[in-house]
Amino acid sequence: MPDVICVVGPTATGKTKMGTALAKRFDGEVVSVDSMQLYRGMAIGTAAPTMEEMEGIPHHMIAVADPRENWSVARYTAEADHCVQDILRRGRRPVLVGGTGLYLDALLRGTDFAAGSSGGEIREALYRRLKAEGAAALLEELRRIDPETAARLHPHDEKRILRALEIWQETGETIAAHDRRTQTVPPRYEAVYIGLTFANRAALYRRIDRRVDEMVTRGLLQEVQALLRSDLPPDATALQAIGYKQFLSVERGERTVEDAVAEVKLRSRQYAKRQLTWLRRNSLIHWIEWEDEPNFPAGIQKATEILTAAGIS
RNA sequence: GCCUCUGUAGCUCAGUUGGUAGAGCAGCGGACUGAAAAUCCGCGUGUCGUUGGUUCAAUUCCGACCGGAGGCA
Repeated sequence: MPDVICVVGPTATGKTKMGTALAKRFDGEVVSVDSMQLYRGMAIGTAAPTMEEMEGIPHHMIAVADPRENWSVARYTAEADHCVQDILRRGRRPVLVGGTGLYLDALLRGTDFAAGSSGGEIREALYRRLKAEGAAALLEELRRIDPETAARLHPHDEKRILRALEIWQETGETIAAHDRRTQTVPPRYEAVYIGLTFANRAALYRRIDRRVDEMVTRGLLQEVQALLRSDLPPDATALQAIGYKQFLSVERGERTVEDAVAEVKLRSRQYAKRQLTWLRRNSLIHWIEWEDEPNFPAGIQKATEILTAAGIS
């Protein structure tokens, strides 16, 4: 018997609407699985559901973090798991809705992130060494302690080389050993996946472009300005979100709105493509394909049939 | 109307002292275990504007024509 419903898919495919509809139908509550909707004050640019869109269904893990804080998969899964457990305890159905593939997988699998911390002095020191000595030197060091991971990582993949060394220094366990250990842990939740996508890539891209225009109309620039007033450090994770970094330079007078809008559209399309790459390898997903536009009545009907057949009621 | 420059991959452009061409970006595919809306990797055939000519051979040289930019009138 499955525990949770998951609604996945690239950006702008209608996950929000599908999620609330299914929560309504199956006595559920929505848990957002999105690395950026997490932060407060970013509703427009992250296309977080509005009060109206929530239709009275409780939504969790949206606007729960201060944008000055830098969250991580570990922090997210810890908090989100509380929500899921609480929903189950109350006899309702968790509906996990979102586009951050890593977060969803980690939450469902129950990946153990307990060992060590992250982003502290050890990372700072490693980062300084990276700049001073270069990635090749760090990779060579990694090769001595964890040849398996060193062989797997591309020499240019600085972020992962750094993290592999960080784990080792924090915990005394190699990342290879850590991964192997967590993979033997049985998944925490059994999920039924509904995947939303478009039959044609061009239709998806048109929809993304249109939605970016709507964000601008709804006040993306003002949202970015308000965010900046809260003293965000320039390297804040929240500012890595597509839309925000581009409009930041508009605010600074470094580029025109038109130019920023064009780039936001471009980055969003590329992001959607990466999301598809992530999702494609998950053979458990039941895909619903839109033609030119989403057909929600038909889609919700189909999703309901899939979920019922999977034993969810 | 005349003169000069220009026309090469979806876009911006490089190049071939004549032997059919290559970068960046876009696009497509892939990876991903504490930054993930992040980060990293792989993939380059296109009537070299059209049409004549010279040549064993023209995208490259010459002519005409058709686009585009600038200048002179």
